[in-house]
Amino acid sequence: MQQNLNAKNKDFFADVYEVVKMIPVGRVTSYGAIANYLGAKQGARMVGWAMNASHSMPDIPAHRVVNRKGILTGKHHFEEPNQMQRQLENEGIVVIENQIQNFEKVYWNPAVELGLP
DNA sequence: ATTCTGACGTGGG
DNA sequence: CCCCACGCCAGAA
Repeated sequence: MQQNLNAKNKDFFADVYEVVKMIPVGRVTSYGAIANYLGAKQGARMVGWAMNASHSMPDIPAHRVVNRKGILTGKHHFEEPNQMQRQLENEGIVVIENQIQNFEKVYWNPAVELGLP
């Protein structure tokens, strides 16, 4: 799934979902990290856009994707705004005022953990 | 076609 | 550390 980035990947969404699915429990990553891993570091916003479409997909832990500051910017896009924080806390992540605590520790970088393509 | 907006990121002040 | 302006790409009006 990494090599089809070269061609016009209309499955950019699918790639994002793949990466998001790989995020371990209790860890989080950022939109930019995913975009970077997919080779579209300028498309961090598109990752967010892909998340928007993740509504249809069942197993997409979109709650594990936050912005680079570790803030739950997208919580308002969930069915229930507090659902995102609740799920994270359920996985052992501490969230205070939409800000993930120990963000650097729970941060999961796909480009590092999975290796750069 | 044009304009605006956004679940973002970076750089400068 | 915070705030601001700009860049980026895709979609909606």
